[in-house]
Amino acid sequence: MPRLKGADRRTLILEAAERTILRKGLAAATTRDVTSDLGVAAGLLAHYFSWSALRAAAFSHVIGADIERSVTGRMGEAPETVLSDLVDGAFSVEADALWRLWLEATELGSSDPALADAASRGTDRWQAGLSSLLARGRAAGTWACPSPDESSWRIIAILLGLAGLCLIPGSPLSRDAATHHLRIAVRHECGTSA
Amino acid sequence: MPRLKGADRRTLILEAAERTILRKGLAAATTRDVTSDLGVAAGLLAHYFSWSALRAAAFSHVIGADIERSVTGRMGEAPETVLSDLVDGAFSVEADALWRLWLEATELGSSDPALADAASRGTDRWQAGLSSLLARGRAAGTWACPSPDESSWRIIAILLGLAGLCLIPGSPLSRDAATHHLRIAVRHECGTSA
DNA sequence: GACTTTGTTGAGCGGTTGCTCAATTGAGCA
DNA sequence: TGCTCAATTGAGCAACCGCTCAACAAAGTC
Repeated sequence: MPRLKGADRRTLILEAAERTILRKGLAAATTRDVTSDLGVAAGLLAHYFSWSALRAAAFSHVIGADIERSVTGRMGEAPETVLSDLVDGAFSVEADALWRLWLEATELGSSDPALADAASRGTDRWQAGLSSLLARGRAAGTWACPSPDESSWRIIAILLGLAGLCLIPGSPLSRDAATHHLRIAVRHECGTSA
Repeated sequence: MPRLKGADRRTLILEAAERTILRKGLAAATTRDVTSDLGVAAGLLAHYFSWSALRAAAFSHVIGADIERSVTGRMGEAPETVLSDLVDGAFSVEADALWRLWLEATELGSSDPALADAASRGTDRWQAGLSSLLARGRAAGTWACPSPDESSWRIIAILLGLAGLCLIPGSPLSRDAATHHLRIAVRHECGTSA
């Protein structure tokens, strides 16, 4: 309810949208969820954003922050440490919401161009980060990995695939099993270690 | 509009539902889509099915038929032929609708127990079929493959993951690239060939 | 042919959604 | 203090959804 300058209100709404999609998912989240999170009238959101644009921006921001936290922002650390942490935390409970966003963005992207664009750009950033991580490890002699650019695509694919299998209620694949499979796939791509 | 015995009407509705979800996807399909496909009043559907149950049954039937067509029903053929066809056709245009169903079932499963159950059972059938295919190939000496049961999970995961990447409009990954990555992943799992 | 049974109709209910817009509020300024 | 105008409100619109239900129509039975 406090009165704010336009730009500040925009960022507050964006942050509320990020919380909302993390809690309810991209498909189930509504404009009213966001405004009630802020304690603000329903009409205010449409004054600053279209729902389609806001939702895509929130998705982009959330996954961008996660890529930064887990890969891009750790360029100074040993590649094997970064990759190992990535594998260990991939299917933790806290990661569920993020995987859900990825899967939903893929699906909703077919009817929401803004979301499709955000998913496409996010994937590119992710792949680029992972690829340079693998290249660093190869350069350091930590592991073989003839083609970091290709390996990163396969690792992303198996991450997304295993995550989807884990997200099915009454899941046919446990988190531990998924982590195990991911570790082996990564070993296939990196030659040794991980 | 012709008058039918209950059981016949049920199968007609189920078939129409299958066509509908293949055309529009699980999330976008509506009960009215199905009844108008049959040229029948909207109220008739609810007389035979709940939408949740019908949608899950249609999904289960569609993917069951595909697993039968591509794996389970080809138990008499050479394992390498079956696997090779699987890889070649995985990301064809015709397969798009099926992959979309898998991804949507995963997502909608979190709010639709019937769909979650169908996805879970479908995954199990798929994994069992693929696992026995790999086991047959190993027994025939076609390829190494120390653990068909584990390899089948990883192949399914990378199939789902690559399919999701291909489905994003303005896709960051082309069909050919996806097929290439799948082929290499399968080679990793099977040792030689494929 | 009268009567029951059952498949079928379609208007409409109750609920949800993103978004509109006239009215209201309050901060900034003369 | 009074004026201005952007920020905010919230009832409500239009569209969509699955599903209900009283009414109708066609077999089946005697």
